[in-house]
Amino acid sequence: MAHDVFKKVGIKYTHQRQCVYAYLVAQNAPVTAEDIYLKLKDVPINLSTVYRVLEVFHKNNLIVKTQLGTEAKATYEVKRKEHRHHLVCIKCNAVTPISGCPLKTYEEKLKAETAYEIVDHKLEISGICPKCQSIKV
Amino acid sequence: MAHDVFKKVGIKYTHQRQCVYAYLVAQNAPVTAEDIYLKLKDVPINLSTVYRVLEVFHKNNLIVKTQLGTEAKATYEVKRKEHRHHLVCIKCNAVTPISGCPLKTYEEKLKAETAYEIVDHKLEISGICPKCQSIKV
DNA sequence: CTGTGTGCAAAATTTTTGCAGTGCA
DNA sequence: TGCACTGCAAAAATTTTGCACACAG
Repeated sequence: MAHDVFKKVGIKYTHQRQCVYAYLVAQNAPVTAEDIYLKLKDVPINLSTVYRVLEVFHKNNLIVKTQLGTEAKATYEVKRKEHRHHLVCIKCNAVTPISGCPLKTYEEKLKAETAYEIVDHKLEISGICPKCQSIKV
Repeated sequence: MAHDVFKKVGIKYTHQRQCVYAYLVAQNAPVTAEDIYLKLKDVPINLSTVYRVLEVFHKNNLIVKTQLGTEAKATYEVKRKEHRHHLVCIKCNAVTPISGCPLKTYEEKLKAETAYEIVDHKLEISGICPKCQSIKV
C-alpha cells in the first residue's frame, strides 16, 4: 500500500516514511509533527526526520498541511478521495471531521467574479462541542 | 475613533495602540506583526509591544487572528461589520478580499448535524491570480 | 556502488516573558 | 499617584539546516 503510493510519486520506501504514512492514514483528524514523533516512539525516528518526511509527502501531494485555529503548530492529514473540513472546539480543541463540502458551487461563482483560477480551499469552523456546552463555568 | 473603541472595551488609549489600530484599519488585507512593526518605523514601538497590543485587541474582539496558507507567521485584521474571506494566489501570494460569505446557511445545517454550537469560521481559498495566469513559465 | 535518507546538534524564525522604568487616567 | 503599558533582552517554541553516516535501489 504505502509501497505502491511511494513508488507512484517516485520516492524511496524507508521504514520511517512507511511508519509516518501508516500513522497518518490511521488518523481521522489532523496531527502535528510532534504528535507523530511522540506516538511513534517504538519506531526509531528523529523529529527532524518527521519534518523532512512530511515535507516530502507535502511536495508530492500525499498530505495536506494546515494551521488549525491560531495554534503555532502546523497540522498534517493524508489526502483522501473526498476532501474534509473540520470543526474545532474553542474550549477543549477537540477536532471533529465534517463530511461533505459546501463550496463546490461557490468556487464556480468566485472564478467568474474574480478571474482567479481556483485551486483549493481551506475551511475551518470553530464552535463549542457538546461536551463543553454542558460544563458549567 | 480609536479612542472610543478602546474606551468601549475598557483598555487604555496609548500612542502605540492608536498607531497599530489605525494601521490595521487602513489595510484591506491581513498583515503580520512584523509588517506592522516595520511600517510603523516613524512611531517608537517595539516588536514585543506590537505582539502585546495585538493580543489585547484579539482578546477584546477588535481583530481576527489567522494563519494564511502554510506561512509560519500569524496575520491580523480588524473586525468589520461584514466579515471577510480571502483569495490567496499560490504563485505570488497576492491577497484579494472576497465580499460576502457563502456559509451562513451552512452553519445552521452543521449545528443540527453535530450538536456543536457554531461560533465562527475561517475560509481561505487559494488560486492563481489573473496576473500570474498570464505569466508563461 | 551511488545517491537519497537519517540522526544529531546547532541555527533560524516567530512569539512570549521577566523586569525595570514610563505614562495614562 | 497607582497600575497598566512599554522597552529591552533573554527565553521559549516550532521548524530548518549542515554534516557525517546508513541504507534503498
